[in-house]
Amino acid sequence: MVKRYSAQKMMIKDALMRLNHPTASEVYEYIRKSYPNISLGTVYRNLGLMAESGEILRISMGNSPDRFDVSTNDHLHVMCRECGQVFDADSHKLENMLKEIDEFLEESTGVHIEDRTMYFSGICSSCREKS
Amino acid sequence: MVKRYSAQKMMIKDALMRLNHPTASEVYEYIRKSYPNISLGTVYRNLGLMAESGEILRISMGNSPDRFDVSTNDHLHVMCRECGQVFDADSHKLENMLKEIDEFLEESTGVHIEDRTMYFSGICSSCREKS
DNA sequence: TATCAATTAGTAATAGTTACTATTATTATA
DNA sequence: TATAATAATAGTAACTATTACTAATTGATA
Repeated sequence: MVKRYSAQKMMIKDALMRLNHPTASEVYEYIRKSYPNISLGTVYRNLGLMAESGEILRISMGNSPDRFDVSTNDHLHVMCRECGQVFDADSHKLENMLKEIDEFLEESTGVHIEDRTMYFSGICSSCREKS
Repeated sequence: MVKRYSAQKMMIKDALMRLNHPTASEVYEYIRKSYPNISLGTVYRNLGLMAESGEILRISMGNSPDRFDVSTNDHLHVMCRECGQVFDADSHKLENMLKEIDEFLEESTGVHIEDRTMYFSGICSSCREKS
């Protein structure tokens, strides 16, 4: 199964870079403007493959649709519950704290932590100003 | 809208206490054994209402179905990715750390944090022993 | 007891996502 | 360059978790 870099795959990558943490269907709608034949299945499949290979990041928040992120370096996601916008926060400074949490959990549950998922929500500054 | 404590509601509460972090359909299947006419919609509705009133806790993890927890005190959830079991960890000792994270995020994103969702996954000790 | 509203069972509808299949590229090679 | 092998696609169907809807039922209350 040799990777073939199809035009669709490149369009998806391009959309990811232009859009801010888009969902699969946002990517789909974006590409459809210039290439109406793109298939939603193709978008899902490629996003899934890229996420699995570590090329991009999948952000799963509660029951809302998954979002995808081109930058894979360590950062946390904060979502505004008013406008839905997603903000990044560099988690480098929190690294030690996060490790401590992992250790605490391993000790109290016996589970060897391999993955942590954390996201935050609240009201962003511009939404606060509006009200 | 006066709360009526229907038999169904009590069965759901009972199931929650007997099962360990069950999903809505696990609750449904459990009740169905003794009361086959229970409706899945009723289970969902009551779980939703109880979660909203703070009587129980809703645990949303990634794309897997929501789970529910009778104990509403501050704790974190750790899921074994091998057997799916969910473990609780008292997060009281982490409170200061979590507050620090909130403050850091507010500063760097401008979002006033109102809710944090975090869960962890790894391999539990009994699954580690098996391999 | 009659009335009125909360709750239910059962079903339909929805959203997000994955699976399937026949067709269309793309690469390797004879 | 023509051909064979196969990765990837478009389009559609299917699936899962969940919510919405509606008519019937239940239970409290005047």
